[in-house]
Amino acid sequence: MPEVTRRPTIVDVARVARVSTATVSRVLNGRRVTDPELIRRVRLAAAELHYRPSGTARNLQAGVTRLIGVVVPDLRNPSFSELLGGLADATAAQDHRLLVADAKESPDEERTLIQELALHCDGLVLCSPRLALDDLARFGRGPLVCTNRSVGDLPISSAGVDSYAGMAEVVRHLAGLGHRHIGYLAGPPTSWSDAERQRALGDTAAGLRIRVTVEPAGSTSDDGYRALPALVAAGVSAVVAFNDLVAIGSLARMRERGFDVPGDISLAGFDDIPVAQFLAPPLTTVRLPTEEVGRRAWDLLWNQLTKAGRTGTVRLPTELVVRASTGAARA
Amino acid sequence: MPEVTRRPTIVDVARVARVSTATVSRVLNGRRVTDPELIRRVRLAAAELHYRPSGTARNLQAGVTRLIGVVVPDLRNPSFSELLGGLADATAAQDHRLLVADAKESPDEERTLIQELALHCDGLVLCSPRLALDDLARFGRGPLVCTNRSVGDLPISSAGVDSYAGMAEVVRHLAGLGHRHIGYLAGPPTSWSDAERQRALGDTAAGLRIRVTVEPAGSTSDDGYRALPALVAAGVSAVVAFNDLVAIGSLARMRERGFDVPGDISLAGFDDIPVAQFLAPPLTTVRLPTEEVGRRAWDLLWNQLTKAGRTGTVRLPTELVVRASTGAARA
DNA sequence: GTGAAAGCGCTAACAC
DNA sequence: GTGTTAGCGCTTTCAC
Repeated sequence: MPEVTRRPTIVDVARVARVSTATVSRVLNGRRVTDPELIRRVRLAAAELHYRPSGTARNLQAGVTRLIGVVVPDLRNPSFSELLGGLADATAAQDHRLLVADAKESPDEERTLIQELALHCDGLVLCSPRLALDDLARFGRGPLVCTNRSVGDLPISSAGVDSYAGMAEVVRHLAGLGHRHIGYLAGPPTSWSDAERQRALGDTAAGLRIRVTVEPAGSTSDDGYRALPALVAAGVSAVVAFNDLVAIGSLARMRERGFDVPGDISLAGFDDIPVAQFLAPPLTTVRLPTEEVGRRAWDLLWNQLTKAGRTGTVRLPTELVVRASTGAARA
Repeated sequence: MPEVTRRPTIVDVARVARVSTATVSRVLNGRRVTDPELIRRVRLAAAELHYRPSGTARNLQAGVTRLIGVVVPDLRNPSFSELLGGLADATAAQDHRLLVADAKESPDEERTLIQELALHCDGLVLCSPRLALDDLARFGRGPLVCTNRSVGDLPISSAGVDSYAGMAEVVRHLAGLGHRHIGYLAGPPTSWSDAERQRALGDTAAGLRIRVTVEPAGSTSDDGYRALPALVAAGVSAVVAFNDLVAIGSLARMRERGFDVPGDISLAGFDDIPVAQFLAPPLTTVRLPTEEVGRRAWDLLWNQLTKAGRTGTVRLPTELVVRASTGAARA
C-alpha cells in the first residue's frame, strides 16, 4: 500500500503501475492500448490509490469547461425552477452542466456574478436580467443568452415568451364577459415581462374602451394578498395578476372578504403553475411555456458555441387556459 | 490594434504591455506593483485585448475550484428549490458556487452524476439521494453531505429534518380530534423521508390504537388527486399527505366529491409551502425548515473542507402548523 | 520591484 | 503500441 498524503495524480498512478503517464491517460480514456497486462496494472494502481482525474486539468487541456453559467433573480421562484429544469435537461443531453447563481433581485449582484461566472464557463444564460441594457452590451462579447428580456438591437441571443399577446388575450376574454373595469396586480418594477404586460393591458383596454387600475404588488402570494384591497376599493370587476402566486394570494383575500369568485369578481393569473388547476375555483391563467424557454435558450447558446457567434431570438406563444375563476360581469 | 484571433491570454497582455506575465498577474490581482506606468500599460493592454483570465487555469494553479456539486432528484420540486436557495446563499457568502444537476429520480443517473461532478468540485451535496447505502459509501471519501437521508454508520455528513417526530405530531393532533382511522398518501418509494414518515405513522397509530391505511401516491398534486379515492373507499376520516403538493391534489378531489373539509374529512400535509396558507381551507401542515437544511449542509461541508474530514450530523425539528383543514372527527 | 522559470495535472503530438 | 515531452494559462517562488 503506497503512501501518498496529497491527492494522487496521474504521475502517481503511472509510477505504481510502472508505465508512462500517457498510458495511464489512454487506459482511463479508453484509447488504444493493446497489452492487457498494462491495462490491468493501470486499473489496479488507479483503484489502489483511489485515483480521480482532475477535471480542472482536463478542462485546461481541452480549452473548454462544458459549464454553463446561469444567473437567476430568485432561485426560490417556481417559475425560475421550471426554466432551470428545462435548461438542465437540454444541457445535460449535450453533456454540459449548470453553474447556478442567485442574484437576489439585485442588479449589482447580477453584474458581479456575471463577471465571475464568465471566467469559469463556456457560456452564460441570464434569466430575466434586471441589468441595464448598456451593462448587458459589455458582456455581449461572450456567448450569452437572455430570457424574457428585450435586448434592443444588441447582438445578444434572447429567448422568451410573448407576454404582450398573452395579456391582450386575457383582456379580450374579460371584455367578452362584460367586464368594463379591470384591475392589474403588477409585478416587480424591474421586471421587463411586467412592463410588457402593462403595455399590452393599456393598449388593449384602450382599444376596447375598458377602464384599467394598476396596483403595484410583486411576485409572491403575500404581495397579492396585500395589494388586492386597493383594487376592490377602485371598483374593478376583474383582477389580473402578474403571476399565479400573486393570484393565489389575492384569491385568499377575496374569500376572506366574502366575495364569490367569479360571481362577484373574476380573477386570472399568468404561468399556469401546477397547483393552478387545483385551486377553488380552478384558476384561469395564461400558460407560459417556461420550460420550453429554458430548452430554447440552450439551443441558442449552443448555436453560438458551435456556429461561432450566430445569435438569434425566440419568442414563444402563450395560451389562455380558461377555468372557473373568470365569469360574466355582474349586470 | 493588435490582431489576436484566439482568446487572449496573459502572454498576449504581457507582450502588448511590454512587461512580464508575472507583472500582469500581479497588477490584475492587486499584488505589489509600484511603478504606476507599468500598471497603466497593463490595464490598457488588458482592456484593449478584452482580456479575461481563465478561471480554469487559476483553479489548476490554486488546487481548488470553489465549486460545490449538488445533485437533486427533481429540480422542479419546490421543496428542492428552497433547499437549493438556502445552500446557494450560504455558499455564496463564502465565495463558492453551485454546480447543479438533476438526477430525474433515477439512482443510476445519480451515480453517474456524482462521479462526474466529483471531478470538478471541491465537495458534493446529495439531496435526498435515492442511491443504495453501499454505493454511497464508495463516494464517501471525498467531502460529501447528504440531506434528508440516513447514512447508517458511514463516515458521511448528513443534514435533515426530523420527519419521524413531525409525523408523530400530526398523528397525535388527529387523534386528539377524535380520528380513529387515518389514511396516508405515500411519497415516492425511493424516498427515505417517506419511509421515516410511514414508520412514525405506524408506531404512533399503534400506540394510540388508531387504524391506518396507506395508499401509494407520489410527490405531485396529480398523484394526490389520483390516489385519494382509495382512501375514501377505505373509510378514513383524516388524510395525511406526503407533502403539500400531494395534499393540494387530494383537496381538489375532495371538493369534487362534495366533501366538506374539515367537516367530512380532515387533511394535513408536509412542508408548509408558501401557498399552503392561502388554500381554501388553509392547510394544516408540518413545517419543515428546508432552507435551513440547505444552510446546515453547507456548514457541514465547510467543516470537512477546512477541518479535514470532520463529519457531522444535523437533524432539525419540525413544527406542526395547525390551520383550518383539520377538525373534529364526525361523531 | 520586476522578470525568468518552474509547476499545477492532464492530453496529444511526436518519437521510437 | 508505448514512452517522452511539450504545452493548456495561470500564479509564485526565486534571482536580480
